[in-house]
Amino acid sequence: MTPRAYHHGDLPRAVLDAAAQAVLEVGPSQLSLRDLARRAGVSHAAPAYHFGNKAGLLTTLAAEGFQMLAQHLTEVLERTGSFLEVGVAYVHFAVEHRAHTQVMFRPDLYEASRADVVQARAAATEALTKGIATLPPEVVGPDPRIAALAAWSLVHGFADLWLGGALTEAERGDLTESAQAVARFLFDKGTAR
Amino acid sequence: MTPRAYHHGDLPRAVLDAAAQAVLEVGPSQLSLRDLARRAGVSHAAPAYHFGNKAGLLTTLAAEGFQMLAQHLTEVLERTGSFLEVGVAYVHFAVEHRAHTQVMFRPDLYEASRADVVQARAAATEALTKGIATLPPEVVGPDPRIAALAAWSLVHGFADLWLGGALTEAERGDLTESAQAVARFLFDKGTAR
DNA sequence: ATTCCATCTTGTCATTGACAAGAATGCGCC
DNA sequence: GGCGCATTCTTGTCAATGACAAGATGGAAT
Repeated sequence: MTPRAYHHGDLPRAVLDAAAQAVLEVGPSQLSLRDLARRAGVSHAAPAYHFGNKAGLLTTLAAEGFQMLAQHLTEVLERTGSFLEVGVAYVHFAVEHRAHTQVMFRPDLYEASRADVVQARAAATEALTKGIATLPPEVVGPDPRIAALAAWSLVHGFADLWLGGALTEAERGDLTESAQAVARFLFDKGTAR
Repeated sequence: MTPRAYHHGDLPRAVLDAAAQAVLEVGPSQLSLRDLARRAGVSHAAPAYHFGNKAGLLTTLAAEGFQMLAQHLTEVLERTGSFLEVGVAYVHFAVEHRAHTQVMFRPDLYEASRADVVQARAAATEALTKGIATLPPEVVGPDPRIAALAAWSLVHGFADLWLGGALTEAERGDLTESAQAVARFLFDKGTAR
């Protein structure tokens, strides 16, 4: 029985998981590499070996988050064909993967220009933008880029307000219900509300 | 000439200003009390005397930000009477007071439940909500709270994406132009675009 | 079995946040 | 004018942290 066995099965994975958990508990700003090492049962310098430094670890976490988001959005779009559902899925993702999301959109915490993040973020953007094409022209308007930007802003803003605690309890209400209502507000122009 | 004179004219103010500047330079996560002390030309422990600790300082900065935001939105609404203008003003505020905004919506950095923050945030929310009443009923829909939430989500999301660097250069375009176009997307239902 | 290398440990240093204790300042007060 | 005295700031210190250097370990290839 080795309390600190060499060659941990998959230490990078364990550290990332510990990081996500720690973000939930103490927030991304209070994250400590040494605490993650303790959580994973390794020595204090082990995490840095795999990720270089703290920013490197969070960069990997952010890239992972954007990849998961892209996959999630793509899956929902293909399954439902509804862009409204994609918007709701964005919000759901943010709430369900709160730790990842909180890191993803705080680029001062990590190296936002690292190749894997840039690529993963582009994939997520593309998934969101692709959905715009499925909307009727009268909703999209003359410039699809504006529609995409508006859609992204709406769902992202909603998710951020929800996560960030800027909303009071009265303003929050039920998550899915509010998210759908807000999304409808943007995309159900001309239909009865 | 006293390089470190006692009774600095207004050290809390100087530290807050230094903090805003430092946030711009290194981001809110890299903020250091000792660095602020150096910027203000005082000893390393002086800032903590006025704000208790790091979180206390950022709490004050956030409260200040919400107060300024509330005042700004109120002024624009009273001057223009246009809720669309209020939305654009929200975005402009976020860009112009980037440092404050970056702290305001990262509640894990400060004590979000402190009385002054809660009050100032409520004032900003109220200013935003008040504007909803100026909109025609067919735009607001049956539930004004949803309209307010949607409006807030849109402008906040747009500002956050803009500040957070999640947008590529191609997606950004001109700030005011994009902000107006996006805001119109939400509030100019039925009108020609 | 020997070599080799990725993985992890141990040791160390500068920096930081927090706190305690002390010093300087200016104000009220006589 | 001088004396308390609370406020403001300084100095000193400690534990925790991130980063880095150097060494130990153990599996894999040969």
